[in-house]
Amino acid sequence: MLMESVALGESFVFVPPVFEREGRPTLAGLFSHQPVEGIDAGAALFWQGDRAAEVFEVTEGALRIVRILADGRRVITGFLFAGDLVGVSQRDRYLYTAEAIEPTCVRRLARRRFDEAIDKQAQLRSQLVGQLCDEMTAAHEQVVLLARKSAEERVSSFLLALVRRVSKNHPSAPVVNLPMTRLDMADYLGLTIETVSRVMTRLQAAEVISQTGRHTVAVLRPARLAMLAADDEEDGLDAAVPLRSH
Amino acid sequence: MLMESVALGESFVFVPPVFEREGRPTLAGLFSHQPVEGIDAGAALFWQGDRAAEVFEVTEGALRIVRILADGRRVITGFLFAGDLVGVSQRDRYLYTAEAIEPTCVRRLARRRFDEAIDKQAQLRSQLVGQLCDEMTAAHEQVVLLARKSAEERVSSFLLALVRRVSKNHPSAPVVNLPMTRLDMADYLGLTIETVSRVMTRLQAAEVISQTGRHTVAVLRPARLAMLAADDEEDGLDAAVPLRSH
DNA sequence: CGTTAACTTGAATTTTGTCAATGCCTGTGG
DNA sequence: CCACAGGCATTGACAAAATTCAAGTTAACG
Repeated sequence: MLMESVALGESFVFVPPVFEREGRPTLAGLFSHQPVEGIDAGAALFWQGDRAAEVFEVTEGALRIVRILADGRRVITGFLFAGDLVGVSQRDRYLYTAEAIEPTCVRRLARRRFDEAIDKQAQLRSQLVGQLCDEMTAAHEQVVLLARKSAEERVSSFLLALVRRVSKNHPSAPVVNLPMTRLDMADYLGLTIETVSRVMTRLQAAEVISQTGRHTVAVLRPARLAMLAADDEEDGLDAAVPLRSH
Repeated sequence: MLMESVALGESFVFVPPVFEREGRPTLAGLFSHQPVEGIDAGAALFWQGDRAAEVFEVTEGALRIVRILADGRRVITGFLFAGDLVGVSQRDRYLYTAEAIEPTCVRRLARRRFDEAIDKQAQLRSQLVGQLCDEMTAAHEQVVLLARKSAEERVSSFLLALVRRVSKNHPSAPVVNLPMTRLDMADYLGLTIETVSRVMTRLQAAEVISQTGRHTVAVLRPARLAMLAADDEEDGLDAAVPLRSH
């Protein structure tokens, strides 16, 4: 039911300054009159090197942001979920490929329109700056993770970020969905699939998580996970004792 | 002569929309009437956690952007040189500490003023967005480096970036100044001082660079350096053969 | 010119990656 | 609805890369 939703119903409309229900304009609101498009799992929304002529809003599903080096090495610089915007920080050309990791829906908006709308409304401008600053913050966090964290800390940080993402809505029930493969996780965390797999196994053995199927993880001890993640924000003052291997 | 230049000469003036010589407003132009302050080598411009109430322009010298994990591990997420702006992408609080790595001069501007000026002028706005996008691009590049590049590629990429920085002005004469210590380089590249040192030695043995003093490097073979850096942008199509150790 | 921090070098160790084999979901087709 | 195939994940043994620990050197600064 996701797949056949390309350009359904609603016709394309010129986008005037769009206001959300309460009358406050939002970046996401700019997309609200755009038709929803479906993207098959594995398909690309755009490719590294394409003219960055459009921005997108994810309405359902998940994307991975991929960069490929000349010799084939792959890096995932981020994952995007429902509600996230894609391509806002791209100027002339996209510097990365955006691929669906599961059946995904997006709304599309010409960058020209996006820029025009922002130019007209101060409130949208400050939101744009906020969006860019948030992206920067996430990128910095990833730099810290890759520069100085161990495999165990990287995987824990990743799971913790996903927990926090869902916890915003459901304060309890720390069950996390992992739509991406182990390879995606590895390329995001600067590790190999084998190392990711081993750490997941150890986290399970330590009863920090419980893997129920490949794409679902229950977080049994979020506080311990936060310690293992070597998370700055955490008020868990003590350093975590790493898990034993055997 | 750098040290005693705190708040010299020029008095503080209210900053109206400031225009550069040619009449086109620029972000850097906003700082042009601000007094220049000197910062001792090793001193901090601001600290991680401070209220982000000001933005800065580096007019001389160099800064390192530092993040410290709870257990003391240090990450440098960037270096800033003359002409660069500092703190633009910070919202409520600075997420990092900015320290001078040599005697450095900056101009300071209240964020309120910065935001006001930008709010008034569309040309500044697009420059701000451009600045933020450039920062994002750099951060992504660093993520790629840290996620998937070898020690040799990391150091080569770093030197190459510095070469390109100076080459903008002097198209020839690839002599690079390294004001930072090996520890700074290591914390920026996600390596240890020893590894950085070993790679530098190997690059010298391979006659790719020539170390003349601790803080100066002559790049003898920039094209080879670019290959060793596994640089995407490079049209050097072939994969570089890594340097031999012995 | 001497002191000292910064850097280099070497050897041993650890962590992560590589290679290879096995096991297990998941989605397809009967 | 079940069986099966094939991709994905796990596990183990081994190798490689980078770190750690420990001396030595060197260059920068007073």
